[in-house]
Amino acid sequence: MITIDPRSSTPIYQQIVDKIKENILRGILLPDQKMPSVRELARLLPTNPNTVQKAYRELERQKVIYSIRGKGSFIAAGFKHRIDQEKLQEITENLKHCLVEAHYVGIDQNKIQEIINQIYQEITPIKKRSK
Amino acid sequence: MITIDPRSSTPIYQQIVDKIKENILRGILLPDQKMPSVRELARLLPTNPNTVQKAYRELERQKVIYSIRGKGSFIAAGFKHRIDQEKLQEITENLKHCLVEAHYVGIDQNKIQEIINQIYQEITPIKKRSK
Amino acid sequence: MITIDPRSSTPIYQQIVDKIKENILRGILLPDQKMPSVRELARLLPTNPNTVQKAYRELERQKVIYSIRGKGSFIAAGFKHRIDQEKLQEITENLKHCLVEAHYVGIDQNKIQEIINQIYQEITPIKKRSK
Amino acid sequence: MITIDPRSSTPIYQQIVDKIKENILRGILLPDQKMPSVRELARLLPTNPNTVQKAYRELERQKVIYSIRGKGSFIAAGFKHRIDQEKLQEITENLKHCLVEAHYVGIDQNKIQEIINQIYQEITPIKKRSK
DNA sequence: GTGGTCTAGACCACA
DNA sequence: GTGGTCTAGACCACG
Repeated sequence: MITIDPRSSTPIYQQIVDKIKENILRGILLPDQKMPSVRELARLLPTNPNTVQKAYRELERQKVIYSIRGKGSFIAAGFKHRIDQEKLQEITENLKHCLVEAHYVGIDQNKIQEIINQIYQEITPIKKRSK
Repeated sequence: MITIDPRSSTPIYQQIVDKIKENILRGILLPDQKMPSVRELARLLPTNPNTVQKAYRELERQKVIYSIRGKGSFIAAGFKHRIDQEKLQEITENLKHCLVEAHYVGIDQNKIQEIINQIYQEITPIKKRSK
Repeated sequence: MITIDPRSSTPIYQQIVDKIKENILRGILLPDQKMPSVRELARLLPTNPNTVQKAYRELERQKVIYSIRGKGSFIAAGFKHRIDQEKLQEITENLKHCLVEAHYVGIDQNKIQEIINQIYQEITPIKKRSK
Repeated sequence: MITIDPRSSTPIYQQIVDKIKENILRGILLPDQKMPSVRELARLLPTNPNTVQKAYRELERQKVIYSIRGKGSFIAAGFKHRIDQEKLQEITENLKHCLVEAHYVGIDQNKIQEIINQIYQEITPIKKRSK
């Protein structure tokens, strides 16, 4: 369900965070569903428990999951986010970086649009629920 | 013309690379135009010459600029890049990361579209040139 | 009467201890009154009997309650504690932590005073009894 | 300047976070001042660099400090905080816990008031600056 | 069993 | 030199 690329330049813990958020958006991970334990996920990936722990801690800080000591970690329900101006700025910067890079290797706006639409299809669950 | 944010998490040399490529796309830097010398740019930003050096090396590696011994560095002409499959993969991953993050802070697809269009306006030169 | 939050970072057994002491201060639990049995309270909360057991042990250690074999646990009478220097130190540290945190999120001294007064109103029983 | 108590039940990294925030409020650490490096502070306390790193990471997340790779960590300027409702709730809970504990060991409201005033004297810098 | 903390030691990218 | 990441292995409190 979650796979990581140990050769990627993006840190493993970051990849874990990303993949889990993606799976939630896709509707694969549902609210209050139990996550694999730190040790279990570490064994599956495989990676070090500390690395998974770091990812889980980050996810908890972002209120994507919540942890109960002795019980495990669970998907948080209802993410009601106010739009954070700083976060918006950061995303815009990152998007610009992507588009400049793409433009530079000869990927034009149409191709980009195509890719974006495809991503949105992936991360939108089939049964659309009203927010 | 180029401004960098030393507090940003993206490395300074990377910021320099990005900004120069962006300026080329915008038509502000033109083919065969002379770049400022390493020391000069380092003094302007301001940053460490080693950092600028690293940025220039990276730009040269990507064939965005070329160097002539004893003369300086110049903008390369005609970016005719075939689409590199690995690069495409990387950009797609990065785009997905952006969109997931955006989705999570409550930025919907329409808003994203708006931002992307704005970016394209920025990075497209006024006098459109055929490649 | 007692509610616990299983998602809180403070351990459940600690929450139970706190709530019981609070209820005693409020005059809701009276001296020599019988406490619910471990199993009963565990069923009510709901939580694990082991957790309630741990809370009761802690309360007994602090002489807040006393147990009679085969009868149950009861609220201790007259909390006449001399001021323990270590405990005082601990409370002072904890208070400082609270005030620093408060200061940092923009809660000023007046607001803090207001909150403290409100708490004292809550934990003071209506019929004031001389100790 | 910073001392930690390795026997305390509060984690070392948390103690570091607290002490640094306290020192900032006291006016001992000033905006844009350089912090000791991760390794240096670890050597001074003494503790493990990873523990200090964890503290610094947390401080950076809270925007109390900012880090520049290759340069070091620095005190952030101007903490303009909106009052977070959840944080307020957490602080109130924690304060209540303190007051109940205090009440229980025989520290009355007057004594508490005295302690609080003393803490406020400590954490308020001599030259009061308008926020 | 669970998550939380800490240590020791390593490697990397960056300035 | 700096901070950032990762591994291996340990101990603890909690439920």
